[in-house]
Amino acid sequence: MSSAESAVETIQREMTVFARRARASAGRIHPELSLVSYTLLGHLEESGGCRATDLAAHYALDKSTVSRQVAALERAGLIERRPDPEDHRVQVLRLTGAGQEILAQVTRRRRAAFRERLAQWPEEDLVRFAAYLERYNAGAAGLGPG
Amino acid sequence: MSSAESAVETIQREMTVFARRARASAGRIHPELSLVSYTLLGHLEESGGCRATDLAAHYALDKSTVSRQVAALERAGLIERRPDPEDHRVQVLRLTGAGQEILAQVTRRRRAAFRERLAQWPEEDLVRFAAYLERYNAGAAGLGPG
DNA sequence: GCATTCCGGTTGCAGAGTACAACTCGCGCC
DNA sequence: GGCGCGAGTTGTACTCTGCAACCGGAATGC
Repeated sequence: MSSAESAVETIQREMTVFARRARASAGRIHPELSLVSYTLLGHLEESGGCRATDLAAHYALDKSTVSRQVAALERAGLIERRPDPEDHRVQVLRLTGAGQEILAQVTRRRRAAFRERLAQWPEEDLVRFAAYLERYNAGAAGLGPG
Repeated sequence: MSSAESAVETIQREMTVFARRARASAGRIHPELSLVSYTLLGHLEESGGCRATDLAAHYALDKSTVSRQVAALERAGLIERRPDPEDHRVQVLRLTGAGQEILAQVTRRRRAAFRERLAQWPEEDLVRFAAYLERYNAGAAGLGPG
């Protein structure tokens, strides 16, 4: 096996380990927000508001799943939906003030945990690692094993 | 926000995107094996056999969850358990021939998908990316957000 | 102008994965 | 022998998820 192949092997294995642990620790870091909810809120903030369908596409989730998650977030008062005047089928989702607040709180805790984890890393490596991940996810969004 | 902080932000965000997409695509890549099962089989191969508790610890899963997954894999004839002669509480899990075969098959498909995804990457970057992931997961196993 | 098709979203349903708690059984220590 | 500990199983309940069926608005065909 070439070193490239062995690297590919390692990447898939380690990505999986990461995913499992992330799921497990999400409850510790933000008990009030499920991992999915946190992720969706984050995407809404980053994108400055989008449609449920966009969320579904980005995270490779079924639209029904997103629909339910969104409904829960709305019930909790963390997001609001307003009908799109251009297209009456569409509902644009946006963070409410409360949503921004909770998200900021959780992000702080989450970032602290990450930073502790990455404390020993030289900044150069952090930046490069982040770039690799972005590059990986950017390629063929939604296709392939990741 | 320093560039290190922004990198940390990116790392957590992109890791989550990866995890979601991986979960979604697992069914396409190996319909006969759930993502969990595949992962557990992989760990058994890599470790050359271990206990259920080890699996639980490594993937931050509850022992009951692992117990059920293991039971299913045994029913499917992919692994076998043999009592540890040293300690009669312990059952050592090992891949069967069928298990090795299925795992190899799935790994081939999975690797092909990954390789396609990573085809444009220079080998040097692949190796470095893999190293980062290993380093990340190795630090404080089971703690923190990953 | 109307029919058809497409698209965004919701709801019913079923299945998988998971955790927690309570339990059994074997080990080790006193 | 008695007690606490660790490995594993089972009962239970809950969440996440996808699929299929559906509703209503938009776009396209004639």
